[in-house]
Formats: sequence, C-alpha cells, structure tokens
Amino acid sequence: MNTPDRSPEDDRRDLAAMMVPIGRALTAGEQPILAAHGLSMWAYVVLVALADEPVRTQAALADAIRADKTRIIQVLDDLQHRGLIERSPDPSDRRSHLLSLTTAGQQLHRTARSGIRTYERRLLDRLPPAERSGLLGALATLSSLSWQELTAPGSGD
Amino acid sequence: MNTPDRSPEDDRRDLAAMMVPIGRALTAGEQPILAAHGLSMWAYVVLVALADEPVRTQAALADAIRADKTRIIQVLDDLQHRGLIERSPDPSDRRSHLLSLTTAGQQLHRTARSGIRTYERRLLDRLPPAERSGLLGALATLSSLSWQELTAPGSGD
DNA sequence: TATTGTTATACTCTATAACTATA
DNA sequence: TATAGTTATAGAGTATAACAATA
Repeated sequence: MNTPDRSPEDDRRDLAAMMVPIGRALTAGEQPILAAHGLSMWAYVVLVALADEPVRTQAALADAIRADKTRIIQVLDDLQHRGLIERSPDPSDRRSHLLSLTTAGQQLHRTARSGIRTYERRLLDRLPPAERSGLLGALATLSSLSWQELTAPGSGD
Repeated sequence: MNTPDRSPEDDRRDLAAMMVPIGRALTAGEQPILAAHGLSMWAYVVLVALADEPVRTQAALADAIRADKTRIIQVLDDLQHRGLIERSPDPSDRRSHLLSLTTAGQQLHRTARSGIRTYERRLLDRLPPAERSGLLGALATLSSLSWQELTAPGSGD
C-alpha cells in the first residue's frame, strides 16, 4: 500500500471544523447590530425573506427560511405588533395569511442590512483579494447546490 | 445624500446566511461517515484534538475544543471503554488524567479523517479552482483570527 | 379528508450548581 | 481554599402531537 499523493491543500483542518465556528462568530458579530434595532436573528431572517416579495402562507415562509412553522409564529406576532409586517387574511382562502413588509418594515430591513454589510466589509477587508473573492464565489456556488449535492456529492447527486 | 457605490459583490446574501447552512450541511454530510465508525461528532473532535499530542487534563481538552467540561465526560467514557483513548492518572497530581490516543485510536482517527477528506474532495471538486483555493485560504485566514477580530473587526481588535 | 394557523407537549443540546477527592 | 473530575439539575432552542377553523 503506497502513501497516497497529498497536495498541500490537504494539510488543513476539516471543512466543517473551520466553517461552523466561523459561522457562529459571524452570527455573534451580527447579533448586537440586529439587537440595536430590536431584531432577533429569526426576525431579521423573516424581514430578508419578505423583502423581495410577499409570501402567501406562513408555512411557505417557514419552508423558505428552513424554520419550523411553529417557531416563527411568535416572531411574526412581534413583527406585526410593531407594524413591520402585515398579515392579510386571504379572501379566497381564509385559512391563510398573506405576509408582506410594511413601509416601516422595508426601511428597517434596509437599515439593518446596511449595518450588517458594514460589519462584513470590515471583516472581509482582512482577507487578501483572491481569498475574499474566492470565498464569496464559493459560498454562492455552494449555496446554490441542493442538500443532496452538499451532503452526498458524487453519489448520483 | 448620494447612493453609495455598490460593487457587484454587494449583491449577495449575508455571509452568515450562507456560511451557517453550508456548515450544517457539511456536518450532516460527515455524520454518516463518522457513524460508520461508531463515532459521534464530539467523539471525532476529541480524536482530532488528541491526535497531535496528549492533553494533560480534561478541562484543558474541553477548552481546546470549545466544549463544556461536563459535556465531554460521557464521550471520554465511551472512547475509553472502546480502547480508543487512555486516561492515565497523573502520579504527581492524582486529580487529573492525562489523555492520549491508543494505537487503535490513532488508526481510527486516520481512517475517519480519510473518509471525511474523500467527502470534502468530492464536494470541493464542484468548485472552480479559484473559488476552491480562495475558499480554503479564506477559511484558514479567518480561523486564525481571534473571536474579537471576527465579531468586532476594525474596532480596535 | 386535508390544510392553515395555533397551542401544548416532549425532546435535545447545552450550561449551571452541587458534590468528591485530591491538593 | 482551590482545583479536577463527576453527577444532578435547570435552561434554551427545537421538533412533535394535538387542536380549531376552513377548504
């Protein structure tokens, strides 16, 4: 049995062992920025999800942000009471609520997102340009892959 | 107030919004590989931490892997019962246990790590070379930063 | 019968407090 | 008294089950 070829790249920590702690740090870094606007992480995720276009049901929203439908109810309650989102009963199906941002919600989303971008820019400035653009490109590419492709690549995807 | 300059890079999802789900997927992708060797994620993390050199106390190990000292006890119990690690009482201070891998533990670590690398290689093969090397470089750079530098970059670090 | 939204419950993971044995 | 390891307990976050309203 020969020693397999090892590229220099192989002498590194496992991907998840680097990615997960960095993700935790990013979350921790965003937290005070969001808290300054009275937003929890889930509340911000909801604002982001509704920013592009309204969503027809709470279940669809939960699905889109990979959350449990029971988990976002209190988040939606709070956002609604603060006038940041609207829950309009669908006249054609009174079971479901059309979810959309109010003007105040749109503004808060833009403000919070801007704060997060400033934070991210400061962090990314510590990376050499090639790493910075490679990271952003790789994250975009990986984000576009399905769960199956991410968790079992090369096995019939 | 003018519209601020926006580079094309700014038209993307938030870093954490991409990094955290990818980290979860990587963890999920590793899980069956580890389970095939009877290893939990924490058990694997312990093997990795002990692979380079023994650790003098359980508290120091917990610290090194960012775990609570109470959390790794059952993991250590299991690894010890399976003959993968040794807990040798320190003769000079019988409160503490020197932790080290047995030969079987070293072998299992190498085997599991190799399986994980194969998985990661298949996934990384889906990335263009520049993204792949940029990602690995960026993850290494970011991993080397302190918590303070990651969560509050540019504010006196 | 199935689905939307909701509430109540249980489960998992993690952290805190309290104990023992050594020092 | 302080520390290493352990056990027991409590807390946060999450998912599951059960319910009422509507289709």
